[in-house]
Amino acid sequence: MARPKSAAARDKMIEAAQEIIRDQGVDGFTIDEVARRSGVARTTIYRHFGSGDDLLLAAIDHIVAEVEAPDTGSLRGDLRAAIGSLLDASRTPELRQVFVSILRRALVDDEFATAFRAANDQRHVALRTAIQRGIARGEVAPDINIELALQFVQGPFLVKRLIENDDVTDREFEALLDIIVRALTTRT
Amino acid sequence: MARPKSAAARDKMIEAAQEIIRDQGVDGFTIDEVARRSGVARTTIYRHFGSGDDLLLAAIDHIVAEVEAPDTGSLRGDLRAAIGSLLDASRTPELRQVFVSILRRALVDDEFATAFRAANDQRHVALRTAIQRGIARGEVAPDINIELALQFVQGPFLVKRLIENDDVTDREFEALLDIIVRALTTRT
Amino acid sequence: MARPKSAAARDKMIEAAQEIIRDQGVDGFTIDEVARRSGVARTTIYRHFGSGDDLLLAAIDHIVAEVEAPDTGSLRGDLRAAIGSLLDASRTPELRQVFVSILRRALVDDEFATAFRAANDQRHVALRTAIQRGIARGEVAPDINIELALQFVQGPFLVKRLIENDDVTDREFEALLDIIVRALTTRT
Amino acid sequence: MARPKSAAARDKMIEAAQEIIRDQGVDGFTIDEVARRSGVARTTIYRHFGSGDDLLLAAIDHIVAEVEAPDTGSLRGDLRAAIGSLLDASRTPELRQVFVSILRRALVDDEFATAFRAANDQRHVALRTAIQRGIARGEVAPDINIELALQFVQGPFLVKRLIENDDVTDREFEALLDIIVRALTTRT
DNA sequence: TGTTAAGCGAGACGGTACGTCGCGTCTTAAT
DNA sequence: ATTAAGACGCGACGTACCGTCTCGCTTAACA
Repeated sequence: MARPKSAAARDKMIEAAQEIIRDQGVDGFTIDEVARRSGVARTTIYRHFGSGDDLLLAAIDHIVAEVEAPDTGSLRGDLRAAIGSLLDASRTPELRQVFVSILRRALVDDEFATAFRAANDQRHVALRTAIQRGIARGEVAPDINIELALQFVQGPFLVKRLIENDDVTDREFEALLDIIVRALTTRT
Repeated sequence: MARPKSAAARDKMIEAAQEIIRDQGVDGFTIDEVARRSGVARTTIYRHFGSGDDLLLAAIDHIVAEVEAPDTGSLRGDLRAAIGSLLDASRTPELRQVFVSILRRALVDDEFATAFRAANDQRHVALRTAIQRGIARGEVAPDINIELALQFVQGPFLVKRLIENDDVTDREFEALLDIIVRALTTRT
Repeated sequence: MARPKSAAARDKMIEAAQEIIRDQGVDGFTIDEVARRSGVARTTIYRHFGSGDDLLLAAIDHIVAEVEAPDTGSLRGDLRAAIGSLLDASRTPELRQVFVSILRRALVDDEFATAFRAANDQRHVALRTAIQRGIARGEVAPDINIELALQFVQGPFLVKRLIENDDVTDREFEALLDIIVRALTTRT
Repeated sequence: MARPKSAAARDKMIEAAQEIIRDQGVDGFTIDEVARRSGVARTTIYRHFGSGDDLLLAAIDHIVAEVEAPDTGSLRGDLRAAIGSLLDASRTPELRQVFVSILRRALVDDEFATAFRAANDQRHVALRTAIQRGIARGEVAPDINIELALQFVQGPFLVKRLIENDDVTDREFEALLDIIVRALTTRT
């Protein structure tokens, strides 16, 4: 019996949010600034997103490129494609900042943690698929603990890229792939 | 020729800063709050530390936990000790928050980046030692890339503990150790 | 289209401002103090009045005392009434301070100058009337320069009261009236 | 048995004070600014002058030109010389500001009031002399109340110059002199 | 096809924190 | 003992955002 929330307004906010992050980094990301740039009223932002962080989360959900998961015929090829896609995304400094900002919030707020987890899971679908294909092909042992494997696969890149804030060169990429594939395919 | 900056004041500030971080997390860390708790005037804080960040850095420098590196006779044992020590520290929610907060700043601010890197290096001494002992014992190939190895060793725990914000159970710990040790000791 | 500025808040500010001036003089007048006493947020004060001075002006506008101008039948009687009324007002130390404070600002700030002039004009209406009645009665020459006359009438009291910060006794009052009336009524 | 206060330092302060008033007006006059410009330590300023206002007072005492009191042979001539000299001094906007600033302080602080009164008395010596010469010449009645006369003489100029912040033109000057001389020389 | 509840822009409001300036007091070392 | 230098506690300044609130105006869904 009433008026629904305007999708136009929502889009304008998200667009402005992305623009701000691109221009000024996460630190410049402010409810006031989003309102200013988007022309949307501050109240409306709060109506759509409970907090600035929620908007931030929504904004990057639209940014994060789809992670490709083509079937290359081998575990190594599939992992290279999936991880490479994630690495590409990680090369934008702003994205790294946003990722950590969200992470920070997720450590405090449970609801936020859930959303963050979901977003991550989505981003890791390709990795999961790669491992499952590996199992199907017989490259990987069928009794492998997939969660563990995922941690093992992502870990080194996370350390290099986020903690050390260093890019991963092609050589390093291949070297890491070597170790990962070997570890996943070695029978006990 | 003038009055020297009071070490007492400095100590009070840093103590208060650490107390705040412990109690309310890094988000509660505020020049005003430090002034309130320490009884030191806000202006004095600015006189000692040009900005709140500098004080934060100073406060954190004193927090860095010691990591033990006993020689247990085996690579696995040494890694278990070193990583276990890090995991223990990671169990305090405040510490996780501080870690991410600093990480966030490190992505933007060079000074923070340097401090963060230094703190991490210090925390990883035990890991380095464990791997080097492994090489000495002949468990690990002498031509191993230690930086790569470190990324592999830390990675999975970082993912579990920080990204997924899940504790690492003993079972998981041992399972991850399995994979890591196997990866480190497998000859090409 | 937006929420109107709260008249209640405005009133509370002005009331508090006047209270402060009364209690502590103009020197105690501070945005912070107004905020404290009125319970209105500091930011709101800035929203209503761009600066503390504007608030001060607004507060003072309401303070200006009424000056009586009864027709006593003679120039001397009229002047006695009008000046007496001003002298009465001048007996409050706070008012003297406010007067000088405003005067000080008026020398620097045009807005203050205008407000000060307006307040003075209003205060001098009774004097003007007295002189004009004198002209009508034939006591004062019709070609008199009223501005000059006003300066003569006010001057001595201003010197005594403000510069020398001495009260004007009844004897002195009458003596000065003697001189003034003589000066005004003497034909060339 | 100790070192006397350095007259050099005192001079530097006063010089700096005058410079500041000239450059930035009384509002820019600050202990810190005087210290900065003069190179004198803040502490030293407080040792020489209890407060900034005291320094201000000292500074203008050096600025105010000597008021000339030549014997022109007539009351009118003497008054013209004495008042003209004061009017000349009053033409510097900064001096008017300083005068009012000091006046403001004198309304609050008794010690200050005394100093202010003394400074004024000194400035009015020429006026007193003029009137006394008038008495000696027989132009003015010998039983005149000199204090009252002084108030009467100064008053109009004070109103015009300070309150109305208007210059006194030569025409007005002469017109005012007319009235004053007439009033002083008229026998009851 | 009105009615009407919700959405919306605008911006006021009470807050908290910021970083800066000036104050008056103090503590040094140097003269 | 005086000085230059500057630390110290303090209080005020004006600004930026925050999250909540009050306004009128607009608009879509229901009666």
